[in-house]
Amino acid sequence: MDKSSNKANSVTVADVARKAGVSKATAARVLGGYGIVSDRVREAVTTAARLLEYRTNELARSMTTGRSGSIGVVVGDIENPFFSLAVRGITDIVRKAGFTVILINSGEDIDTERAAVRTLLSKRVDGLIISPAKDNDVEHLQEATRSGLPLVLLDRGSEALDVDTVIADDRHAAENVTRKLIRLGHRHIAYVTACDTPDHRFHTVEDINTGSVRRRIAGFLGVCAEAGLSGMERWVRVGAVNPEQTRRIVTDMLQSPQRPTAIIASDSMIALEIFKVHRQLGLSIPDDVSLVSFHDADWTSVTSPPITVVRQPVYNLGATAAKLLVERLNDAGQTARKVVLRTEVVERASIREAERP
Amino acid sequence: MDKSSNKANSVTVADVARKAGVSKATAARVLGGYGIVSDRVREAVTTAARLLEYRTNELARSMTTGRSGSIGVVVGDIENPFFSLAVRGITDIVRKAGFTVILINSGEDIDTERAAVRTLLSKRVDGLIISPAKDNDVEHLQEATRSGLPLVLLDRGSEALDVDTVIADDRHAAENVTRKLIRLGHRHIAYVTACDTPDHRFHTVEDINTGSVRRRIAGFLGVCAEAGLSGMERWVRVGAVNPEQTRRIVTDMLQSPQRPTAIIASDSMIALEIFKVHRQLGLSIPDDVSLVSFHDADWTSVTSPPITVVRQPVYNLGATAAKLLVERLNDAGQTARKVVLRTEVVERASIREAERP
DNA sequence: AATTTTAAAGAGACCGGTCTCAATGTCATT
DNA sequence: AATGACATTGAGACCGGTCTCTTTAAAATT
Repeated sequence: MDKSSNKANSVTVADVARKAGVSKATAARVLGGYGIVSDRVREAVTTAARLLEYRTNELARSMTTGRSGSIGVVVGDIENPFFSLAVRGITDIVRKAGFTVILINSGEDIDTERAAVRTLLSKRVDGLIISPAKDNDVEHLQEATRSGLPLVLLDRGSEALDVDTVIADDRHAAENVTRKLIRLGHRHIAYVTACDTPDHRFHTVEDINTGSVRRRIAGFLGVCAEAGLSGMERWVRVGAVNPEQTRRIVTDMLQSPQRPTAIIASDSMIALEIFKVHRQLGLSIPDDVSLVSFHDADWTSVTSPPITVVRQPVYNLGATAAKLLVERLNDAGQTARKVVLRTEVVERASIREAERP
Repeated sequence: MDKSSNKANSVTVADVARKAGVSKATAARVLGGYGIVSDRVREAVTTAARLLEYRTNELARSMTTGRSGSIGVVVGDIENPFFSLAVRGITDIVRKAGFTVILINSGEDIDTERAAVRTLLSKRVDGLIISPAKDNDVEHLQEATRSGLPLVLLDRGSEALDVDTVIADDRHAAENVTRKLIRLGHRHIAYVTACDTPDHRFHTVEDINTGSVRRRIAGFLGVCAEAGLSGMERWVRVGAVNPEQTRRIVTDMLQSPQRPTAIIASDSMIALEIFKVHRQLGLSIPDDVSLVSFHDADWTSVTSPPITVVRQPVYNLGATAAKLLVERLNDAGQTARKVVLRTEVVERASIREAERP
């Protein structure tokens, strides 16, 4: 009886076949929905299956067909509204196509990510959607594609990897935002990101190995240089990996003698902490410091002031990635496609002219 | 060559065995980590496996062992920060125990939920964590447990189902909050929830078949009755299933002659829309209307005014559910446990005394 | 040296589906 | 009536692991 609970009351095609008085092969044809069967037999098998409460063992089916019917999704952190929305996009599309999603959080840790891919490969997922933690460390992803597994990169690309990719036009967005701030007279503009470097300091763009963020910082620094602002690298702050770190970094920055007059937050969770720190320090947004954030999180419009943000098509990012994957699953022979989705700056009230000292 | 891409370069134990010059059974012992093997042979098999880039086919393994190593999670909507945080709790715990998560969104739709459970059953998940859309419609869940599948209910219980359950003390929280509002002089208190009824109107608590919400409304109405307020049923608004509906419902309510002086929002997404509608209508929180929300979403502390909320241990809700499941997976013989986690009211500034007319 | 014990390795069935190929039956064609 | 075409059904191999049972070899015992 212990065994019965373990293996469930597992009814197999053979059981159904026996009850219906046909061969296993025939029952399988009905149950599996393939091959040709007479109506009379189909009827018999169907009722037998119903009576026995037969339920296909997808594992067994996958074994022979070689398709597991599930796709692996690896994201940094499902708790981050950016990812949860993207995952929603993925699941919606993928489910319509008859697939199921195995979700793994990498915590933006490369080792965890590697383990995740390994696990997913072992589970024989039919495809992979992943938001790689580091785009210069993609050996595990190459290994996956090499073994013929369709792979789609989400939000972060990698030049080293010639696979389907869906990203936002981060560079363009960053340029836009930076230009806007400079036009308002800002010269001390900080960029705060969760990405980290070995020494927790920023030196050059190459230090950043998260594609989306690298593109943004490149855009930021590019426009600054264009405008004649040099050495803006010192305003880039890395390592805002969690609320505590973010608070520490932002507090330090705002209390230092050289305080920025504007801050660009790389995601909504960072923007939130920046907001909190300002309140705590008694600083006003936008009077003392202007704030722009990536990701139009739903709440950014209800703060006082509401926050100017870069609206990314997050749901669509996920949905598009899923579409590319499903297409490739149906037709493996295509060349890699790189999709860039447009962003949009939503002007609200968290930025204003810099005070002329 | 088409086939090679489909089935990957699938290296099997037999291949490894051949290369290592041992029998399939022996190679399997090494690769599977069971049985007894000599060091010399283990060495040989291991290197052969490495050379061939052997990767266990978990599907095949699951077939014989009967354990798939994955658990199914069905939530209303991963986009909802409540669920994404709970799912984070689940995945963290479950991964540590060596399981992987198959995530499905039900969209709070009972048919989708049924289909989800069916799918997961077919995939032979080892266990199920589910936040049932309707706790009076659990035939599919009973079916699952009947077939011996461990099941844990998350955030919503069902008397009809004697299984492990993790919920928050919603009733108590609602009573607390309601009492507080009444003490402040409020007599017109609205409760807005996403739960819906067939005619989109609220009549009695029995209309609500989402456990957590029913308990809250019961608490709300109970305290009202205690305080001598009768007919408060008319202040319960159902059907705030998405931002649009929420806006419609709240706008109607605030523009009606009998306007509430306080509103309890059943989740943070509803609270957000309420906030927006107020701004749009030029109403002040808390001067015109007091607002309390369930779920201490991270942004609720930065609005103006910051919102008084019921803090639920959301991450823990998920983590505890996962723990219960893992425990049961290791030892099936226990009786069903019902865990109730404590909530806490976080007083901020969105409520104040009702004006005495 | 003969016998018993034990460790290690091999053979092959099995899990529950799918799928190929052969066998049977039916009906139209000549 | 004989032949061929086509529709159904059956038998059994196979997927890639696990697991039981046997066999073989080496070590221990008497």
